[in-house]
Amino acid sequence: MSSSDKSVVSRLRKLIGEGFYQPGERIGEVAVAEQLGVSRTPVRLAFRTLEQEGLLQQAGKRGFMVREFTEADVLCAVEVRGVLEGLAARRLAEQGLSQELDAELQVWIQKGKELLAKGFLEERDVDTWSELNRHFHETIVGSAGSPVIGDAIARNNHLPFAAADSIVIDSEALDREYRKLQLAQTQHELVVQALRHGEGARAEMLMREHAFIGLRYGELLGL
Amino acid sequence: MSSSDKSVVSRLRKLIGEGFYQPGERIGEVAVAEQLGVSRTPVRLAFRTLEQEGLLQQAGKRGFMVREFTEADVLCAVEVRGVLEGLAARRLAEQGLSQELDAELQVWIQKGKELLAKGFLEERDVDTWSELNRHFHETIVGSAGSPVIGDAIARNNHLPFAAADSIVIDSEALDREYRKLQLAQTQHELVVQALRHGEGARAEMLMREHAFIGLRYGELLGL
DNA sequence: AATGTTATGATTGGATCCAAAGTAGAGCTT
DNA sequence: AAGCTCTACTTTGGATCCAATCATAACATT
Repeated sequence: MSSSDKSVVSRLRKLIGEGFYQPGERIGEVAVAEQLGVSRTPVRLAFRTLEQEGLLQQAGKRGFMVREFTEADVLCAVEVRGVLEGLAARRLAEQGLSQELDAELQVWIQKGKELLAKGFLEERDVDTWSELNRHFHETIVGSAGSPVIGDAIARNNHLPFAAADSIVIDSEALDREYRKLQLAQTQHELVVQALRHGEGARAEMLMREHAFIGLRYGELLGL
Repeated sequence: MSSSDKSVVSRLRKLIGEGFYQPGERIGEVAVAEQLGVSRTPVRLAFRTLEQEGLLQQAGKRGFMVREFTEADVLCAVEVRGVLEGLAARRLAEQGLSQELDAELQVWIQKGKELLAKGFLEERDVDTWSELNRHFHETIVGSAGSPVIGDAIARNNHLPFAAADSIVIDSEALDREYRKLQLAQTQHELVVQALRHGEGARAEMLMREHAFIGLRYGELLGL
């Protein structure tokens, strides 16, 4: 897999995400090849990858179409990530938190604390949070004893809106987002607490609930 | 994706599963193409699919290698299936079991009862069980309200030994397998009971535990 | 002798060509 | 006029060709 080849996959993923190709729309190899300025070969390879990722699905006997996602699908994808990250957290709690891991998690907790300490949110804080949030989640999932859980989550995250760092969107209402991140930070801290004490079931449930933060908490915190 | 093309993927998957290509071994396009009697093009496409499935992984900068799986990976894959099927069962319990679904599940329960009624196991019963077991699981997962969970399970099942129907192996010790299936049948019945009563948490936990049946129950039942 | 550099060989990625399968449209038959 | 069939065109799948990249080995230089 070359870099240019990867770029075809990600560029196509981006186009689909942006709605350039409408859900349900039949998508032809030649059209995409011309659009991206490459030959059919890398496009065909990319179609395979995107089919496995779930963004494309076979259209009848012939070719592919953009898969459409319902509200229920998005909710479900978030729940899937929740149970998988919950599984990772539980396993981690059961196997015991090592000194180094504890320290590493503490780093991201601390960064989160610092970010929120000033009492409000700036535009550029969003990226900072997204970064530390990603590290926090990756640290837990990557320490669960096998790459299998991480792989399953990675595949699930290919679905739009399923990834953990697709929380913050609304940079208009930064005060609302601030409260959301405050809650997320608390949840992170609780998870670490549970992990430290070997409380597997609690860690699992906290992590599950944490997955919903980008989904249902808007109404709750939105006054 | 043509039929011949699918066949390259599945034939290659079979060869890897059988150990024809050793884990960790570098796997070349030309070698596979000659082995299967096709050109490099379908092989390259198949490599993409198998990479996404997790059976192949990139070997350095160039080409692919057969991924190796540890004991921990197998255990983890089974747990992943457990939590995902558990999620499906819980959602199903929460949304309520429809009349038709109840009837359909009852069919597979009944077939299981009939299979085990005679008090022992024959060689050909293994396939029958495998079939009804697959239907039972697919019915639950397919009714969870979104194909997303099923997709995640399907991708996970590509890993060797993770699939639900890889329970029965030992056709030498059919008496031992009989008791295992008896337990599996009971678990199926308990799951349906929980689903009927809308007991989401119970259904989830039963389904989770059920995933382990091919893994840890051998020692328990093996005297 | 060891290390760095260059050259050659192996292997993958991209483009194009050809064949096969499918779809749509037009014309014919009933 | 409706339905069926045949044909032509579109699109995908497989094979092959060419270019680019990586690895290995040999040779030269310090």
